[in-house]
Amino acid sequence: MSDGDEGAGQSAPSRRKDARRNKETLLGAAAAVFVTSGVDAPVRDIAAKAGVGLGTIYRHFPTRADLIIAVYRHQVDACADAGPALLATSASAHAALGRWIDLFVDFLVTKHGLAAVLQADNAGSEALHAYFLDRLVPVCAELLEAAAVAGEIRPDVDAYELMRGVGNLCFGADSDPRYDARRMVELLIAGLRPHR
Amino acid sequence: MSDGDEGAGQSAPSRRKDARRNKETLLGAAAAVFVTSGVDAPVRDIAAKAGVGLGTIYRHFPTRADLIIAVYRHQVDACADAGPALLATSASAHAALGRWIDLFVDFLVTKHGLAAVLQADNAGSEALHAYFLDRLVPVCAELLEAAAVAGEIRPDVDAYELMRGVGNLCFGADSDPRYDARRMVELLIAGLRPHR
DNA sequence: TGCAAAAACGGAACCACGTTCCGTATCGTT
DNA sequence: AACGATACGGAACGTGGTTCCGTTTTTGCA
Repeated sequence: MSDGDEGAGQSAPSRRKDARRNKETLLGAAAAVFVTSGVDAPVRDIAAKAGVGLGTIYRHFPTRADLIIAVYRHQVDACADAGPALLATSASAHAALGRWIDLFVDFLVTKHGLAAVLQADNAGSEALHAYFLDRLVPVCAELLEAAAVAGEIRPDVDAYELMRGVGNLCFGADSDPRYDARRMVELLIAGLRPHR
Repeated sequence: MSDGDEGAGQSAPSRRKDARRNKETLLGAAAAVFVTSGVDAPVRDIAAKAGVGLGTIYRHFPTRADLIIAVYRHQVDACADAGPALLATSASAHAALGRWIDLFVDFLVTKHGLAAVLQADNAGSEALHAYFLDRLVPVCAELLEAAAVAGEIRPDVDAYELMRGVGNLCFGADSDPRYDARRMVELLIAGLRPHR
């Protein structure tokens, strides 16, 4: 664990020791603040929590979105990895798809405000958007393909589009007790089935 | 037309003439700016386009959201009114529902960025959110009810939830050629059908 | 061990936005 | 024409992301 973008090496030999320590501190503080104040907490709050200056944050994470990516990278990767596993262990491709989407939805819904930040038109969050997509769309495509060849869903569903749709459905899922994103996603997935 | 919130009277006799003229100018300018720059165009741009000071905008429309409401009130009302009409003229309640949702989606997708502003958690847009919901949810509920009694959809679908879901699916529908909100909404509506 | 260059740090400063405030201009009535 | 009520314009404020730069800390080398 620790750094996460210094390639395959053991612990980023090229950086100064305090810099590495600060990066860890920052990740921890950000994660904590995200939990309590949501993903769109002010950068200043995170700096304060970490006992660090603003400059330090921006040196390690060029943009807010990069910090968010760093915080959630592990979980996104875990979700991506779960795809093939589910496909191998589930009774049907359709079941695997459903379970995988559930995983994704749980992830998004749990992170206060994450879904909103995923929007493509949010300036500065292209990196975040891109990371999620790069990592998850291929997995989704694989599951869709499997379900499609099994004849369990319509054959013309695009993985990117579905991911965006599901992500969109998760907007504001917390902060509104009358809206249950999971139910809506369930309807969307139900709509995937072939026309009778 | 013209004022729109002065109750039933003819043309708001209580206001000064220049004030009324400015309100019209502002509505026109806002509509124009929304078309070219999207619904989240800066208030200053609208003031500039109207050749008016910021104070003037905020006197007529206490908040950005109020201005947006004023600009789109006619169209929201038209959509609301179309509900019963469609129910009366369509072959089935399900067909009426589908067509009405299409109307709603067209409206949202056409207005650059409107769907995003509809989010409940956008501070200051409660009024906008509330107006849309007050006006459209009852209509949607009526259509859902009709389709449900006809056995054409699941009986346990909540109108509010469905409207939010559809609204959510429309986020960023422009500005992303790879995402077709209409198709996703179609899937969602398809998912409404009873389990086989 | 001492020291200078390199690497990081902190946080003031900047920009963009929504919104508020208040001195000034205009209206409409007497 | 004059005066009070009504509106106006835009400077100023609060908040949030991001940049910049003078200062501090670390590290490689003598």
